[in-house]
Amino acid sequence: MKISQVAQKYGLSIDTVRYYEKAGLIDPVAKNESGRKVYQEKEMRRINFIKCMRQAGMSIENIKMYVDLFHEGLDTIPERKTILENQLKKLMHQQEELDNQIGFLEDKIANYEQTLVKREKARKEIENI
Amino acid sequence: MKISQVAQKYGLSIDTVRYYEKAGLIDPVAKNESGRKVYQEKEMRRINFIKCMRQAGMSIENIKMYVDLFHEGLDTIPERKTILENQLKKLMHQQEELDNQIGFLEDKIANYEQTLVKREKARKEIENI
DNA sequence: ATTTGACATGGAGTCGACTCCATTTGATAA
DNA sequence: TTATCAAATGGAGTCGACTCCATGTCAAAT
Repeated sequence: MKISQVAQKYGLSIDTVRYYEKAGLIDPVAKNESGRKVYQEKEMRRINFIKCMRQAGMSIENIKMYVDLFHEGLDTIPERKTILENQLKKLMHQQEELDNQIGFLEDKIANYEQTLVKREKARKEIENI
Repeated sequence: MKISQVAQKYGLSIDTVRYYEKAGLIDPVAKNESGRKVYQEKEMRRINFIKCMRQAGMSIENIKMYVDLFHEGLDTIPERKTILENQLKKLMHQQEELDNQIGFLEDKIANYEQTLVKREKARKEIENI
């Protein structure tokens, strides 16, 4: 597959795909006779993984660490697991904060609701004079 | 109150407080004879509001819009409410995504767990030869 | 009298994750 | 054959929200 197709398939820009390679998240991609990169199954799976991790809020730096550990073989599984667990902790913390923030906004909106109702009532009373 | 105290009180840096004024989120703060800014009740409440909104993930730009509407008086209450409602929608969407991401990571971690258990079992079997 | 410290101001720098640009090259369509 | 395209590369630019820096001022401490 060529880069434009890969980008299309994973909903990334061509630049982003190249950027991931520059950043060392994807191993150097082999090229055909005319110098164009040809993405194989292996690269595709890697890109899919990166995409998932990015969606899970993991930084490029952390994905890089993870990928580097992956290269070192099976013995690094515990370390890789730790990276994932830390990310999970981060997300769960974010979830708590999000809940608070949602509560805060709901209150504030309810407050405005009240104010609007009161203003409307006041307006009607004036009309009734 | 002077700026250092305000920053302290709200857990912001002095630079951040100044930045909020530069950005128009706080009205120009009056100064004493020697040219130092003196923060009054009004500014404090505004800073507290900004802090809450930032925590609720609202952008500086949107807070600015909100503040500008506030200056225009009570008639803008519906518009202000809309801004809050949009922010709420955004947060609720983030919440959904976060839930998915957490599920994804949990699965991936469980997977590793499995792998580790299997490897351990295999190791023990070898020992038993 | 001078050093120290808090503050003011305008503008530059930072960070992460892209995104864009200029230039070059090879392949294909007209 | 020449124009058009897709792609490669290195490096610059972008964005938001700060954060830092140089310089200057004023007041209190030494």
